[in-house]
Amino acid sequence: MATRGMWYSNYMNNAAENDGRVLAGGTPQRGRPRDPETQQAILNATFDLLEESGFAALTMEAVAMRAGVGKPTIYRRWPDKAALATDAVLAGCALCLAFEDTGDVQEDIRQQLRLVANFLSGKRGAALVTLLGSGADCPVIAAAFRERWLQPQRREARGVLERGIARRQVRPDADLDAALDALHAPLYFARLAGHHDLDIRFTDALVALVFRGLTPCPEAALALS
Amino acid sequence: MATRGMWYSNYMNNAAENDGRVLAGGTPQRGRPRDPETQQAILNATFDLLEESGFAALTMEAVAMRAGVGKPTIYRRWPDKAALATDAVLAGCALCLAFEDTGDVQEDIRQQLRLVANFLSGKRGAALVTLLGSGADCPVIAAAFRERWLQPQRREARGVLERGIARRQVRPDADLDAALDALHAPLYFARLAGHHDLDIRFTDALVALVFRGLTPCPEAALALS
Amino acid sequence: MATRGMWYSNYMNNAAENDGRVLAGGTPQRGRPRDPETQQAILNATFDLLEESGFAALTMEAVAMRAGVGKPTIYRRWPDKAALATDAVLAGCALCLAFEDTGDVQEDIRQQLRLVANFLSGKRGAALVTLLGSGADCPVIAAAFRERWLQPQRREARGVLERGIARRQVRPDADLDAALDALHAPLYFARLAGHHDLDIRFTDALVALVFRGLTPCPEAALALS
Amino acid sequence: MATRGMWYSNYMNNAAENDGRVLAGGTPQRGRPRDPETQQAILNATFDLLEESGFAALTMEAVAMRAGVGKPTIYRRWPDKAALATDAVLAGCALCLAFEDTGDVQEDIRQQLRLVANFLSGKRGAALVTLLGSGADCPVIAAAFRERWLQPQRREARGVLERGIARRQVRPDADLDAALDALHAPLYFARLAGHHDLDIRFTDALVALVFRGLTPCPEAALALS
DNA sequence: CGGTAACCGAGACGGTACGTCTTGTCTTAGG
DNA sequence: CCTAAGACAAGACGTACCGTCTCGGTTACCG
Repeated sequence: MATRGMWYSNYMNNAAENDGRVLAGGTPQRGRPRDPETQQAILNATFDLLEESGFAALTMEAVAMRAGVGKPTIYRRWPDKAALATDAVLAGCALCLAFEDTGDVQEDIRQQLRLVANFLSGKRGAALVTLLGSGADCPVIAAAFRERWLQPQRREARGVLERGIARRQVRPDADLDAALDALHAPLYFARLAGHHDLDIRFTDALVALVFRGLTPCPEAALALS
Repeated sequence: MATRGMWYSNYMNNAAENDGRVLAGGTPQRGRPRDPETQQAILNATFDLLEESGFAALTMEAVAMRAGVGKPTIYRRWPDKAALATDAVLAGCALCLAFEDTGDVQEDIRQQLRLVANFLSGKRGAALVTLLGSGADCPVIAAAFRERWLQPQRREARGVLERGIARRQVRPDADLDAALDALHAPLYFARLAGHHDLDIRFTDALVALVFRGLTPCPEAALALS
Repeated sequence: MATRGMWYSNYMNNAAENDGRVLAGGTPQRGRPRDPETQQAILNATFDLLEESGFAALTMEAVAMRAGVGKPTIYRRWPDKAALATDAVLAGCALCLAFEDTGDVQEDIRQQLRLVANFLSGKRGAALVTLLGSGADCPVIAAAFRERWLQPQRREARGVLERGIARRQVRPDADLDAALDALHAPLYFARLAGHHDLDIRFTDALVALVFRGLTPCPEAALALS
Repeated sequence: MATRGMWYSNYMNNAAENDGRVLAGGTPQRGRPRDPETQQAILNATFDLLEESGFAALTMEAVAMRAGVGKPTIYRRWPDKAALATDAVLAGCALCLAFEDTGDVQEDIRQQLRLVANFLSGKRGAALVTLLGSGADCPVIAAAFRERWLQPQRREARGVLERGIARRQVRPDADLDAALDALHAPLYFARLAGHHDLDIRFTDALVALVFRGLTPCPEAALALS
């Protein structure tokens, strides 16, 4: 999808990212272009450190050292630690959650939640969660998480639920926003608070509970048949 | 309630907390006793700073200055910043969420969620959320949040739901843990990600959705009647 | 001499320098006093580095490392590199040039110049000269050199010459300032420009030349006798 | 004078300085020749910055910016800051001190010293003195100062004194080196230490003092006449 | 007259040092 | 023994220059 790439990196859209020698605005390329390998080395180093020790312990100096890069090279590309961490996490997480259409909406959602839960349990999930946590103190990070991770995913999931309404598998008067929150929020929250493992039992129970509230009453349907 | 005080402060159980001059173990109280006002001044200062700028920006020096206290006085009582912040937040939030029993379980839960949402929207909620967020990087904080805030609350809420089963207002085979997560997690998550206001519409929609999955199917009951 | 200590250190006159517990101003001594060994370790490290590589290459970080001290500890005592270097050089050079009175003024001055030349040739002289050189760019350093090193020395030397006038060994209408400059400046200048060794031949030739201009004309005296 | 130009610039003797198209070595001139205006713009910018803020504060980036030039263009011509500053100062100071022959040696020297003092008091003098000062830390600079400024000047002044010996205005056994130092060093030293203005009173007093030591005793001559 | 080699500007690059800030420990004087 | 004040070692912060490099583009020679 052409639009997918638009939101996964705010700070990499610099002059040197262009393939051509002339920018859209017509400004000619001056000076030595930025090295794209450097860019990636910094992002990788940042991601690794985030995943190892979390956002609070992330140090620009450690990033520079691990990436084999000078500090000014980092600051030339990202204005601060939040922007760097945001890009490092979200650039790596952009495309990884695709959903298929099995025909059964509840099954689709169940698969989705399993995927998200599995993702959150892994290394990339650790980095994403530390980013979400630091969003409590930093509105910019919260906004990035919301707009570059959460909203795209909710749009996709919402599409599945709307498909379910069309197929009469979901009650047409259901509050889809509430359903999305009831389905997804517990995963992130459990990862933060640590009071649950993110296993299949947990996600499937959530799906079962919420879908009992979303579907037209089966016993009623049975009784009326 | 005697047990209530047990979990809201791990680090204040020091010698000077005793009223008498002799400790339980028989050790006589030596030297100048700790000033209880100092204790409270530190906690208040910490809480204010947390609520103003979040955990990441919290500075021991700023706490000391605002409390009018030397740094060693703080370190004598709490081992580090995490412990101090934990106590400052949780000591202030301990008693504030009491639930009443209206007879209608769904109404009870609705009132609970409104209370929690209202609490999270306020200043104390901001401090609590910054603590939760920093729990992503610091297992000690996450554990404190879990054990001193989350679990007690879940116990209380679970009691309500179990009451509901006894009163046949809730399906006896319902997964109460999943229900608790589906009800509470969206509040914290929305506060972190900022994609929702925590208003009555939101909480009531959540309660309606989840209870549709929790209750014995009303249409079925109607049809069978 | 009680006044000697007044000029050899501008920045060490801090609270912690006092022996008593109360400052002159009546302010009681609060907090941990500064460690005098730290003070000395910093000055020694600075002096060594100055003497090894000169003022331009002097690095606060290198000073901190060699002294085994944190950077803020240095900045707490001296406002900048110039002040530190000034103290490091001049504190170590304060008392080292004492002059004796042999009765023969020319001999006194000759001994003085030999002493100064010998001093400038050594390690402390190297540090002093790099300080003098950096005074070209930094008026504060130049002023310190002037007031804490040059002027006291000139006062002493001037006393010798005035003694010479009293003893009729020096012409009473001689321009003593010009003589002091003609005697001392060549030593510093030769050290800077490096066009001469500072050996006895050089200093003695200077003294002979200048004193030929300072003394009552011997041939005239001879002729008139 | 053909030899004059030999010492005032070590680093400008590059290929592009040649008028002909073929170098002495026979290497044909290839590629675009260096722009001589660029050369001069860099030297001018360097000189201005030196005179404004001294050698220590001189920045290659500031030079490049003020000259409207890229940094590599500078480094292509001069190996480092010291070489650049040396050329910038000494190229501009090469020809400015010519001495005339009035017949009276003392008068000649008096005029010389006045010229030098006046020169040192001005802007070019400031640049020269900052260079001399930085020579304390950098032997290359000291050597350049010595060989391209000091020695040529001493040669010229020495010639005047030797002329004086020939004319019996100076004692034939006088130590001319010592005299040159006694005459010139105080000017540079006073400019560095700042303990004197470089006015006519000062230079004339120096000349009077030293010449009293250089000349055959006038009273004796008078008495013997 | 078209190649081509060196020039030019701009600016990215890996570093080093700057002067400041915070951490958690320590050492005082005094209550 | 506690308290307030503050010194202390350590080390990260974000900035400024260093001297080198790599670009796109220019200029003048040489074949």
